[in-house]
Amino acid sequence: MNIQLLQVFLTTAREGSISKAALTLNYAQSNVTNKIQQLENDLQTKLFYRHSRGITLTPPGQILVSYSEKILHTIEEARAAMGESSAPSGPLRIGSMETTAAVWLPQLLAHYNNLYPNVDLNLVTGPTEQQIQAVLHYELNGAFISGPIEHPDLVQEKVLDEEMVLVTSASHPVISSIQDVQTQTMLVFRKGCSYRAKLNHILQEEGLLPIKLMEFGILEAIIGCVSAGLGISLLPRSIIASHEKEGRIRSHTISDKYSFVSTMFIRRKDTLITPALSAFLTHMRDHFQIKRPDQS
DNA sequence: GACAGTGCGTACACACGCAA
DNA sequence: TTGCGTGTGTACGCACTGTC
Repeated sequence: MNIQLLQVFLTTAREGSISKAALTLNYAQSNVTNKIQQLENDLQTKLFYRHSRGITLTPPGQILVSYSEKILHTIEEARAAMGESSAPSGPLRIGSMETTAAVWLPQLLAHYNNLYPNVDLNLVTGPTEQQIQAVLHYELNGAFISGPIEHPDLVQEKVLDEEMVLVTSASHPVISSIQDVQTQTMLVFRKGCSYRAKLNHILQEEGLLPIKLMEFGILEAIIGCVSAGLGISLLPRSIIASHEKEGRIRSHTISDKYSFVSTMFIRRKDTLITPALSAFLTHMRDHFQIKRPDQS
């Protein structure tokens, strides 16, 4: 077994096809077949089920994917650690919920980018569950999510608390309790969004029947449709404040026991703190005025 | 320097199964 | 039935390394 075999194996597993892996790797397809077979012979086990429409990972193959990711990531880290100077540079991939990215991050990222122009900073937005999986699979250096969460492989820092409010069209009458919204259509982000999970939690706690849901991919679409009276939504007050000022929508305070969610920054416990990530963490803590985890 | 062995990669032919 | 997409097997060339 060697690094190249693991790279070929991992690419094939991710593509779900030897042909696609060969294209991705710029190898001949039969060469990929040979390398997979070498690995299978070496490990004395089948890594893929072969069938006419492609290949599927076997249980041992699934286990090897996990190890391959760790091994290749560690090698990448070692290369980065050997090659990097103390000045922050190189790639830095940060994930974020769309709401956080829209309100809290622009200033932070712009300032960081000005300070460290040699860092290749990438922001990836998506729901909380997607961000967690991306961090766990080493696709992101860290991510802003709604939490707190518990996972043995992750460390987290609280960044800020957000007040959640119900949002309706500007002409909507005052909502005095969560029961008032039971018959309305709720506009939510796609599955995996923590605000959607929060709404489900509230409904369960209140013993209410599931509300009719309408899924959206972007924040602006939700706000636009709420404004038009299509339905209502549950969003952080910080997100909708400017829209409410413009008179497009109206916010309604909900019970204290439901109204706050924490935004956390997560990263893998075993991830290498590169100069770029270290600078980002310092910058983020300054920006949100939070203490380091090791400070009391 | 010449030769043999080895590893890596490509080209090609082939078999198989699915969908039109 | 045919075309297409898939994986497999084999022959071959090239580069590198070790031995004489």
